[in-house]
Amino acid sequence: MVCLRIQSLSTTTISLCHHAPVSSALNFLIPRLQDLHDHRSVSSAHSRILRYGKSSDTIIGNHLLNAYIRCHQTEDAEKLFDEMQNSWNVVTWTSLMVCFVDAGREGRCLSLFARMRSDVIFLPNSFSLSTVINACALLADEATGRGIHGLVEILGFRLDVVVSTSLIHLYAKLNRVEDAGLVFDEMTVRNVVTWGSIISAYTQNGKANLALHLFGEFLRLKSSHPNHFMFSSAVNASASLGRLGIGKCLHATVIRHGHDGNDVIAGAIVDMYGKCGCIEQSTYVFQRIARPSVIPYTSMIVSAAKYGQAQFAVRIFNEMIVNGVKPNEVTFLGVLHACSHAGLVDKGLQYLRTMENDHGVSPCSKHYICAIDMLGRAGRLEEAYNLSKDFHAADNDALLLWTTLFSNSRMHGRLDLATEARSNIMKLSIRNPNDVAGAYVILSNAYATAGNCDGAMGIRHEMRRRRVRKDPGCSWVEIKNAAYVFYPGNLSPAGERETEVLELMKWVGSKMRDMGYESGGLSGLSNFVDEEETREMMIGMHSERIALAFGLVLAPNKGVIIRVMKNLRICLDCHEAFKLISVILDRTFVVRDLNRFHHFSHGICTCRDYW
DNA sequence: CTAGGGTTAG
Repeated sequence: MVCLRIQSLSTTTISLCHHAPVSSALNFLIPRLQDLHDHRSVSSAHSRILRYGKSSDTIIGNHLLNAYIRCHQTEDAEKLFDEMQNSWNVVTWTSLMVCFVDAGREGRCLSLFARMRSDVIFLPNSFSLSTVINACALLADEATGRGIHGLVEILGFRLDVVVSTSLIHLYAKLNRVEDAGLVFDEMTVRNVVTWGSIISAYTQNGKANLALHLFGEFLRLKSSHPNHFMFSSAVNASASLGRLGIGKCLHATVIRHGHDGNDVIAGAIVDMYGKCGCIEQSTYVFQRIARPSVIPYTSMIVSAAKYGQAQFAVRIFNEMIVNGVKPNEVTFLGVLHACSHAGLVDKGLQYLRTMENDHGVSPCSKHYICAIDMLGRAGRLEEAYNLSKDFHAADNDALLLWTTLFSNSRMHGRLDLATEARSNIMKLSIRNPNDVAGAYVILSNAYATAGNCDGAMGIRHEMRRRRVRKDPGCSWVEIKNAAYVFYPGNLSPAGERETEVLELMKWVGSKMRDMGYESGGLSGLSNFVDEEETREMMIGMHSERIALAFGLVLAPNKGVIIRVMKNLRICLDCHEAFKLISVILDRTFVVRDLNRFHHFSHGICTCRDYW
């Protein structure tokens, strides 16, 4: 590497500028610099520039700097940057900031920006601002990010589309989706990237409904066509809502716009069909991806797992290994879930034990908890407890671990182990007041099903005292491209069809009783949320049942598969009821709960009652 | 000469 001596060269360069042959050689060199993509040719261009004595020229130096950055030569870039001290401008600084972000050293990007503000007092331009905002987003550094936002306002860059779009992205990554929305609302000029950013911001922060609403608004503007980024986010939104109608419509639009060859979109569509309960469609799209990356493979494995198709999941996993695609930690969670849902306990344990040596993915607490749940549900509780000693679970993970062990011990009548787990949960919930809602609900359910009303009331009182809130249980059903959300014991979303729905429920209820079904006889309280809700649940008004009944009223045609989505797990009682209803009415329906799919037909469910 | 969106789990 040639060493630069800028100071000694700078006085002689002026005379060289008027030297015709040298000048034309440089005119030839500058556009070339932009095309250089390998280290060797950049170095040789660098030495030629030195020979011409042009190294103190800011623009040429910046070209050279960016040529090094393009080749990921961070060290050379840093060295050149230092040597350019006398010819720095804001572009030089911004270029090195970008270099650090590309190299995954976002912290150094931030310190460089701070130095630029304090040492050399260059005013940042829109490029420096969007770069540093991007660094904050990657680091999820809220304090610095908000400071930069202030600077954007002070320096008058609020109207810059790229800067404001970066801010939307920043707030999305900070899970401050309201702030992202505020930035979006205040923008006067928006482009496709802006719309794509706000749509993914809402999708990634649990506001998929809003995301889809904005996608529709963008389409109505007809200012430009949605691109593959937007489609990926929109498909993702329909997936998380389980809105098959919208998802299908998006799939068709993706094909019409010629984006079906994009692997990221295809991966999102595989996931969407999987989450909407259409494993066949999911497989169809997956098999048409030429060279699937780890993400579509993982989506396919997870879809199969949720559908209880463990053999299929394992086949896809083997296929991906044969094709040289490296699985990641999510892939293994999918494989373990597949084994767990199908009761393939030993196969699952084998994956847990070999994943590190054979595939270089070390198991984390999520994998252990999944395996422990697998053992526990199969009744192998001693092994489950032993496995729990093999890793160190902290905070939230520890709570999840003991909650899993508690419900499994209780399910298999092991009160001794349940008591131990329970006391651990109580200890942990005192130390970690956040995220204890799930544990409280499980404890309360345990008391309620055991008929211990005082115990259940005590837990509920404790929840109120500590202001622990739990998302209300609800179910929704999509009929003719409209979604209807139902809460327990409330038929009003059915509107004018309310009476018909109630009549159907009563009629089906009497038929079920003729077949020997007793409402609440199994576990009518398992989805307990609050007192009011519990009362309604006791008379068999779980939200999934209302949603199903409403779906049956609105879509009486036997060929229509009713798809019910639920934000909690389906309870045993409803599971039994749905099997009977599929016989009584000779219908097929699919329930997506928190964990997996249940496909009811002819009195049986695809989960074979093991979930 | 320098800048901004997307997909898998929980």
